[in-house]
Amino acid sequence: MNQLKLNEMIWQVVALIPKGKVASYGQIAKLCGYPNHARYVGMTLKQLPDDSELPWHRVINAKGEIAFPEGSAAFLKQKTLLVKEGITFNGNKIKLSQYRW
DNA sequence: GTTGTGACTACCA
DNA sequence: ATGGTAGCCACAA
Repeated sequence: MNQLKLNEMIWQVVALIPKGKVASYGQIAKLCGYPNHARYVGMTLKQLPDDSELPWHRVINAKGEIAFPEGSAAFLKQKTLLVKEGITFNGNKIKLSQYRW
């Protein structure tokens, strides 16, 4: 199962996130079998093309916030996508009830 | 082989 | 409660 490279596993795990839910980087890294690789998850997602089908917007940090600085284009894009998916925001933070899946 | 980097997390003051 | 600092480890050059 772990023959794949981390980025491929990350793609798989992120793709499994149900609509209307979000997961933290650490959570994803853990599911991949690498509890301490939260950072690498971000690196991998960053390398994804913008037209990827991967729901990278459902991936947030452990605080329940989007990892980008507020006002950033990617931030706004992600937030918009999440809202469309039914995620509710409390300012820049996502409601914790939707944090896990 | 070493060095630098990072869309993070946990801990401590 | 908040803010800052250190640690983590895979990948690219």
